[in-house]
Amino acid sequence: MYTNRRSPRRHPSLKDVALAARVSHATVSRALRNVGRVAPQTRAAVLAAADRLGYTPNLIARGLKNGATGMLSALVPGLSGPPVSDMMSVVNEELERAGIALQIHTSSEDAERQLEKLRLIRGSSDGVFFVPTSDLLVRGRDDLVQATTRQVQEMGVPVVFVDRYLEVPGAGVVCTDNETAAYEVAMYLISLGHRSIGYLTGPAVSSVRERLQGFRRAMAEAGLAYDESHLESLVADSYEAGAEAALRLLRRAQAITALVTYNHNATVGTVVAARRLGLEIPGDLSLVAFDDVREVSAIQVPLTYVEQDVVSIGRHAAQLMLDMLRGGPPRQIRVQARLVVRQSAAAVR
Amino acid sequence: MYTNRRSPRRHPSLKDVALAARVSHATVSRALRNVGRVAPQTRAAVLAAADRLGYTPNLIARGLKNGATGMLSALVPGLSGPPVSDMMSVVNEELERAGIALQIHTSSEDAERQLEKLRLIRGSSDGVFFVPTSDLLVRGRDDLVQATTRQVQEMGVPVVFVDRYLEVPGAGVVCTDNETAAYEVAMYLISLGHRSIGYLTGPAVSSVRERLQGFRRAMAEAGLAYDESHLESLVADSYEAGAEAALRLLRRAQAITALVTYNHNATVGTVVAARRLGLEIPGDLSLVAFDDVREVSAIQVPLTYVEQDVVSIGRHAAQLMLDMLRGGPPRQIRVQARLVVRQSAAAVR
DNA sequence: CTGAAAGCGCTTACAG
DNA sequence: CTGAAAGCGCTTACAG
Repeated sequence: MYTNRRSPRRHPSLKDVALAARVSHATVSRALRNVGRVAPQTRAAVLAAADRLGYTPNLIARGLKNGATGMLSALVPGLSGPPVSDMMSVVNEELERAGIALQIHTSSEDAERQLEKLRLIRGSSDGVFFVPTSDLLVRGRDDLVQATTRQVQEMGVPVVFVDRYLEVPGAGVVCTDNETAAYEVAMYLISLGHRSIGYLTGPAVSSVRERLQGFRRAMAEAGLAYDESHLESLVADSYEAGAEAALRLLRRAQAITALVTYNHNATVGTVVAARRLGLEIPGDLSLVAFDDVREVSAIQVPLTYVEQDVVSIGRHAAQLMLDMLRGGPPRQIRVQARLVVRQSAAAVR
Repeated sequence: MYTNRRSPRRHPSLKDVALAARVSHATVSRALRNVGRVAPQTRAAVLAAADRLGYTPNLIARGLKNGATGMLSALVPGLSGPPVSDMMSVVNEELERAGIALQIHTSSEDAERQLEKLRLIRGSSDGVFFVPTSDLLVRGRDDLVQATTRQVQEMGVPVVFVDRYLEVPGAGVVCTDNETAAYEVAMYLISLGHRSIGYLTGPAVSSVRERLQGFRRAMAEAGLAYDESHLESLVADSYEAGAEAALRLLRRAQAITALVTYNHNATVGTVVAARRLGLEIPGDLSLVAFDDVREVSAIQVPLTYVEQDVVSIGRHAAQLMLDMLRGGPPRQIRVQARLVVRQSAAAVR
C-alpha cells in the first residue's frame, strides 16, 4: 500500500480547534456535536474556531471510539447492470439521509473473491448488503457455497441480502416475489391462448430459480404439458449467449408461440434471434420479459414485461438494515412485481 | 444514526489473540503483518491463535494509527450509466489489487449535494476520484462551481478527475481525448462525402464541450459552412429528449445527411427519430455515435462509433492516484479513443 | 527477539 | 458548565 506519511498540511483535529478556542478538546467535542451541557458563548467560540480552521471530524477516529464505523458495505457482483445497480442506488440514497456512507465492493462474479471480500469487509463495516454472485462459476463447488454461507453467519454484523440470497439463518432478505411474478406471466400468456410457451433461463441463483418455479407451477395448474424441451439456458450473461439460446429453443420446439425471458440479455438475444429467423414480435412470437429493455422498447416493440419495484426494494433493504443495527430481527421481505402490458405479447392466432 | 453499542459477540482484537498466544499484543501485530523480527515459533503460535479465534484486523484502528484510512472515495453522479460506471469499475479492480477499498458516493447530478459530499469525504478518505455532475443543474450558479473548485483545492488529499473535470490546480485528470476523437469523427464523415452534418450535444461538462470543439475544428478546416442550425442540445439525459432533439434538428435542417451523437441517449433518440421520420440508417442518414449502444447494434444496425478506452482510463486513474498518494505530481492524462467503423455511416449518395 | 509505552483523533463517564 | 483521564484497536520507536 502507499506510504503512511500524513499529508504535509495536516487536517485540523479536535486539539487544534481546542487550542484556538482556548478550551479542552472534550468541550470542543461536545460543542460540535451539540451534546452535553455547554455554555452558549463557549459553544459559539468553538464553532467559530472550527469554522475558521475548516475543521471536519475524523470519522475514522469517531468510529473507533464508538465501536461503529458509521459505514456500511455492499458486496455486489459488478458495478453496472440493471436492475441490481438501480436497487443499490436506492439503498445508497436512503442511507445518505441517515448520514451513512456506503462502501461498495465487487466480487466480479467470482465466488472465491467474494469470500475473501466478505472476510475483509468484516473488520471495517457495521453491516453488509449482499448480492451474491450467480453460480456460473460455482457449479460443482459446494464447498465454496458452504464456506460463504458460514462466513455470512460469522460476520458478527447484520447482513441483508438484496435481489437474491443464500440460505443463511439470521440474515435479512429483500427481493422481488419472483415466483408469483413468473406465475402471473405464464397465466397471462395462457389467457392469450398460448399453449406452447418457451422459457429462457440462467444460472441457479435464487431469483432465477424461483422464476422458473413460478412458471412451472402455472403450466401445471393450467394442465399444460410442459417438458424440458421448452426450456433453454444461457451459457453466459451476454446477448450473444441469449441469441444462441433462443435460436436453439426456437429451432428445436417449433410449436412455441410465446417466450419468457428471465433477464436483460435473454431478452435482447431473443429479439436478435427472432429477427434472424424472420419471426415478427408479437405476430409470430409473443415475448414477455423480466425487466424492460428501454432501447428495445424504443426502437423495436414496446415490451410487455415484469417491472420490479426497485425503489421499494432499495428502501426496504436500507430500512431493514437500520432496524437490524438497532437489534431488530432479520426479516425476509418479498416485494411484489407488476406486469406491464404493452405490445410484445399478443393473442395467439 | 444507529446505536453505538457493540455487537453482542465482540469481534476478537489483537489483545484477544495476544492473550491466547501468551505474548504481547505488539508481538501479535508484528507477527501477523510479518514485519520486524519475530521468532518463527512465536509467529506460528500467533498465527494459530489468530486463526482459531477468527481474528481479522480492524482496518479502522489501523487506519487511525497510520494516519491513512486505507480507503479511497469516488464521487460520481450516479451508480449506473456507461461508460463512466465502466471506468469506475476498472478503477475499483485496480485498487483491489493494491488492497484498497473504494467507497462510492453519489451526487445524483445535484451540484449542491456534490459539494456537501466533498466536505464529508474529506475526513475519511485518503483520496478521491471525482466525476463532477453535468451542469444541467448548475446553469447560472457560478458560485456553486467556484465553491466546488475551492473545496477540491482544500481537500488536503489527492483528487483525480475521471472522464470530465473542473479546472483545479493540483488535481489530476484522466479522460478521453475528446477533442481529437470528435475531430476524427467529423473528418471521417467528410471523407464519405457528407457536407451537411448535424450534431447532437448536451450539458457543458468538459467532455461534451471538447467534443463539440473538435467537431467544429474539423468543419472549419474542411472549409464547410457550419452554423448553429446544425446543432441541437438535449434538454435532459433521456432517450425521449434525444428523440425530440433529433426531430427538431432533422426537421429544421433537412439538408443534413449525417448526424453525430454525443452520448447514449442522443444515439437511441436519433434512431427513434429516424424511424419516426421514415429515414433509413445509413441509407438516408449516416450516424456516428460516441459509445456503442449494444442493443441498437444488435437489433437495428451495427453502429459506427467512438470507442473510449475505458480500461486504460480506469487503470491510469488508479495509477495516478497511487502516485499522488506517494507524493507524485498531479498529471493530466489524455487517453486516445478509437473510431470503430461499422454500418451506421455510409458514403453520401 | 519481545514487551511496555506512547499516541493516532475521537467520545464519555467521572469529578469538580 | 468544563476539564482530566481512560480507552476504542492498532502501530512503532525505544529499551532491554
